Amino acid sequence: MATGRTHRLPTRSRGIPEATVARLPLYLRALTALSERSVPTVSSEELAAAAGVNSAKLRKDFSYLGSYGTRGVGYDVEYLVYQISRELGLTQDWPVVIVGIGNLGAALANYGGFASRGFRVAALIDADPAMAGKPVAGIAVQHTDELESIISDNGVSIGVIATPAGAAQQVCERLVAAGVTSILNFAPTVLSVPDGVDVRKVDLSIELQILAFHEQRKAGEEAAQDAAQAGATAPAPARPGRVLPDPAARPTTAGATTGPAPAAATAPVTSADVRDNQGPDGDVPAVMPA
Amino acid sequence: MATGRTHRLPTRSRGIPEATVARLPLYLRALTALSERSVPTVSSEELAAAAGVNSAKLRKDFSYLGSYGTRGVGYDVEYLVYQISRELGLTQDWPVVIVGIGNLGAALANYGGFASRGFRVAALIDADPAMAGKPVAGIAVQHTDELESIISDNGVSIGVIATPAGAAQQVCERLVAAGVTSILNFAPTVLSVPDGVDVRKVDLSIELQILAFHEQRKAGEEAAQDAAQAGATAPAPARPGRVLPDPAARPTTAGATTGPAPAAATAPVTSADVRDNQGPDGDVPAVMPA
DNA sequence: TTGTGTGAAACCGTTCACAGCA
DNA sequence: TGCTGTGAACGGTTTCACACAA
Repeated sequence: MATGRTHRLPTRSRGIPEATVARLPLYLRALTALSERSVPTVSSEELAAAAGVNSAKLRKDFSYLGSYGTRGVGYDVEYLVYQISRELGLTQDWPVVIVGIGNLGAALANYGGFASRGFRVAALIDADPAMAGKPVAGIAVQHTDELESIISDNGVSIGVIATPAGAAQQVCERLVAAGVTSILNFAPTVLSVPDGVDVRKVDLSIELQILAFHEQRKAGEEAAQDAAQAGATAPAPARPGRVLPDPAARPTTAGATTGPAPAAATAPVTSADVRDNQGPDGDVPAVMPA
Repeated sequence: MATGRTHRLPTRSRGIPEATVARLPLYLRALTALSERSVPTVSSEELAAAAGVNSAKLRKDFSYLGSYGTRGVGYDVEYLVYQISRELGLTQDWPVVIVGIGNLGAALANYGGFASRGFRVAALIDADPAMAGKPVAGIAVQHTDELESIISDNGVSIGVIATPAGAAQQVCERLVAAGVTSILNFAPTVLSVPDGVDVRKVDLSIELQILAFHEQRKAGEEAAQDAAQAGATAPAPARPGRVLPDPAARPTTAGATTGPAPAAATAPVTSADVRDNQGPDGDVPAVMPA
């Protein structure tokens, strides 16, 4: 199914490129810090440095919002904070629910960065009856049975899933059915959602794997290049080796049964007409110090 | 400073595009699931659906690794699992340290997805003396004083920072000085690191802000378009409004003091020659159910 | 003179469409 | 015939370089 082109999903929302939207929170954070120090204006160069991007990119990004700077001077900090906040929709209140109050859910509930950005934890939901009523971060945990009523009573449109992988899809469906249209998924699963629902995922194990890839490259290079400039790198200790148990030889072409269990010919591959809505420019991250 | 072009940083490591590297863990997860069900082969269409991407992209991605499929048939599951694992560097053991054992640090320490991918939590480190010796996820927390010796004794090259924002940069510098060359940063701060060190960031507050942006757009559209097709959307409850306290008028051009505190003219903007190493295609996610 | 704002170029990633192999 | 592998077209993002406003 779903062979033809699926949704349409414009990559630029309201004229602002996704890549730019993903960086606005970064600028906002840097600007907020400057604002707290009562710095009146910043140049694109300074702000870019504080946000970790280059100045050309920053100026291009701001140009999509309008001409908020002053040539020869820079940007007015307070004014920009307001403009970006408005653009991101942070001038209004966003009630969110967190489903799955385990270690991670509790960490998220305790995150202070919420309130300061217009996000309010409306409820904590868990499937464990023993958790019901227990206070976490000052909020009493509620049982999954009440999910639907919590969503509609509070007008929640953003949900955070911090459940085990197995429960994620079901929780997702209930959230969506109840009216949630934006989901932040921490479970290591590909969620299938209908058109019009945004899903962003945060998956630690994937982040580590990407780091491992680059780390491996460095190790290889290190051995290869030696005549290169003497980098002031700290002494890299020898890495304890370990090899995958089964090197798995190239599968024979002769239609023999390569798989362990020959039975179950066409196992039901989980179909998933998932909509990929994570913006380009991968970054985007986030979280809380305990 | 740093006006000219800085580092060089090739966007394609060893011929494999960053965007592809970021998706390999996704494929690996889907393949592992198939492997556990003893499914011998998959087509690009099936695997793509399970991983949440489209088949053309998947085939293109695999083509960078080599020709591991069989035309007219598909891909051998076990063989692909091995090839991708090797490419990602998961055939070796990666000891990691987690610094900052608060709510989040504990959640990370308890994450089961680590071991299965070749990552091993070598140590948990916290600055609070009261935490020292306490077991978290079966591992005794160690004091920050021992950071350097832990890194070098265990040959750690990957560090996870889960400290409050204020401590992150300092911890980062100590990790790097001790030999860590890859960092996963959960603190809401832009880390400044020397060339050759990779940093990936995970920031919940930013993810939520991006969702809020799209959510806001939906609300606006909803009001604008009405003659459109009748979407089978659930009844969207009215959103409680809230407006930013200070609308902040466009700053006057007349060089008056717009900022609250006229003093501190040129406050020291945090300089940061940060290297942006988050791969393109922003996705990349990851984490653990509690 | 300084630093924003922005066309134009370069680059990267995705999608298309189909040749070619099993 | 079926599905992989891939050149080519396309679209988005970043970088460059400079006109122009304060």
